[in-house]
Amino acid sequence: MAEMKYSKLFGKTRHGVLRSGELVSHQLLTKAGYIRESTAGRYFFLPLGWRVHEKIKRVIKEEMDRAGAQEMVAPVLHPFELWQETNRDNTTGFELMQVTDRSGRQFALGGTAEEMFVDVVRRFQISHKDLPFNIYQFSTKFRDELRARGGLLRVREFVMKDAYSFDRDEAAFKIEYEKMKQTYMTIFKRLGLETKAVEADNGYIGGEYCHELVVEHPLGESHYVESEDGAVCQHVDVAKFKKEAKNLNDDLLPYKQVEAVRGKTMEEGVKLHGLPLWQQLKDVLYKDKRGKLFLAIIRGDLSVGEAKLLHVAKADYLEPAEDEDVSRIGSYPGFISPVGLEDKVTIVADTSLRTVKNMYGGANKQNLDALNMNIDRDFKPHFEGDIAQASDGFQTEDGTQTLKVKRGIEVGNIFQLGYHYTQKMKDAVFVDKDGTLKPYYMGCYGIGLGRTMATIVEKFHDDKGINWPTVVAPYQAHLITIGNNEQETMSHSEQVYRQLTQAGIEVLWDDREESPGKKFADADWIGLPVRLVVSAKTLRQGSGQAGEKVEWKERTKDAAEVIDLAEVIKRLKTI
RNA sequence: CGGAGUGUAGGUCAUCGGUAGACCGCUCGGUUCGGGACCGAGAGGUAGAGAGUUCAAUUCUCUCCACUCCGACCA
Repeated sequence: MAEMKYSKLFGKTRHGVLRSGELVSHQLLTKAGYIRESTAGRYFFLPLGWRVHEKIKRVIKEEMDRAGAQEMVAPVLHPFELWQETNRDNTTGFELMQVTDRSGRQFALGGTAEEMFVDVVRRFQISHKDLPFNIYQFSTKFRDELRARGGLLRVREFVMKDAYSFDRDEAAFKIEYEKMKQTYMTIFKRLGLETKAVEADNGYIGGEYCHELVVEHPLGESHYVESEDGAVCQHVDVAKFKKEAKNLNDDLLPYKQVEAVRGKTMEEGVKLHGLPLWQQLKDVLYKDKRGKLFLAIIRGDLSVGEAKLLHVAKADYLEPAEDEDVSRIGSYPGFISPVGLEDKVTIVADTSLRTVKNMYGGANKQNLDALNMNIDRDFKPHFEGDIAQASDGFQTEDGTQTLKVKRGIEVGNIFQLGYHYTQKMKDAVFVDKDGTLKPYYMGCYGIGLGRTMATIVEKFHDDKGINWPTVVAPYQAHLITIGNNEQETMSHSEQVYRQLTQAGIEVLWDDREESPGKKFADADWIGLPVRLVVSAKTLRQGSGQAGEKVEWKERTKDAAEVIDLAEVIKRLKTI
């Protein structure tokens, strides 16, 4: 239905104060009658909110279809065996929500649907001639988030558009991946959002690389670094940077131990020895689910990035160890050293240890430090790689630019999956030209609709309320009648309303008997692109013919003008 | 899951060992009508649930539940 009387609309604006500390988008969407919270992280989308949601959906669908993808839908309850098949039934950090039916059959409430889409594909006989294809759905996803927050930004239940591509090989996939990246950029651009493709970590989804589509925002949860020219744009989890050589021209000095009465912090070490922070050896102890210990060692002025550490240590879960664990390996908190611990822990060294000589730090005993520690000579790591976290002001790998840390909201994500799923799941194969069976090379692509909606509000609002971009506005025009007590203005409004409707314009008519001030305030909150007013004033400006003159005001502008209804319709048809 | 906190009317909050109030909102009547109008009348609460202490519990204690914030975690 393209038109609506505000008096009949379910979900009115809510006046009064809301709990403080909420995000602007959450406040405005709640106050203006778009959403209502059910339980933590689960929301009702009210009629107004659902219209916006559906409009976002339409844009996504148009662009996905244009890119050759095909919409379908999979069951929400996923047979649990599928998740066991890919070993994701007990992946750490991703608690699956489960349900059991009367006969005891177990299902997972899907938080993502790679297995389901592979499963449907393998039910068909597919040849290389059928490839490539990309199938997608809009469906409710369940995430057992430890903590929902930020209104619609991080929820436990939400509609996601998830797409899955099936290709013959990596080369073919890369074309699809690039096409999806462009499609996503286009989708968000149409929605009014400027996005950046940020290289990120695949996490439990698997695969080797992925990009987050991020909208820069000071409260976003994605932290990424960007170079001045924008050529480098990486999530801090994976961001690479230059580790400049420090004192590589120094001679190797003999290892020795000295008494060191100090506290446990790095700063106290610097003070005691009078040596630079970067020459200090930083040791961070981690443990996995089974209690196996990993010692991450890195140059003192850098910090360990846990996502990178997982990759280098080939672990799938690590958490900081406790002081008891430190004692267990015969060391002392604040005085850990890799020297002599090779047999007790898995040592993971950052490549930065190659940029410095004669390092100092603890010696595994309280108040005992070691001087002139050197990699290879004094300790040998089991793994060595880049485990350092990028930080503001660091240099790009080639040393030509400075990196800046930024925050953003991740509205979409595209993943290379490769053979990650098709090798684990049997029969996920097609018949190639030479008649042999080969696994699909996959990718997957997601967009959270509610989060996108909230992000749009974050970007498009002022102190008076929301200001929807035309494409997603629930209605195009907000018609206000001033003077409900007068027969003339009411009948005039009714006619304007009818004519707009007949012209196919989506119009919300505030026909209530409320004060003008309240109607204006509500209109600003709701945030439709154009506000139309019919009143005694506009009536007087016409020649007395009903439905002739209407006041026109755009939400983003201060000026209002009184124009012919025909002109109103003409303008609304072209915005 | 660790730390902190909150649960009283539809919303925001007050009160207090003797079973509850304000403001906003809502309903009705009247007056208003170009930036959240005014007057009058009215409806609305088993004080999150359970247990305990007490002559008496919304108030004190305990347990549970829900929610918020910080952390951890996380397309």
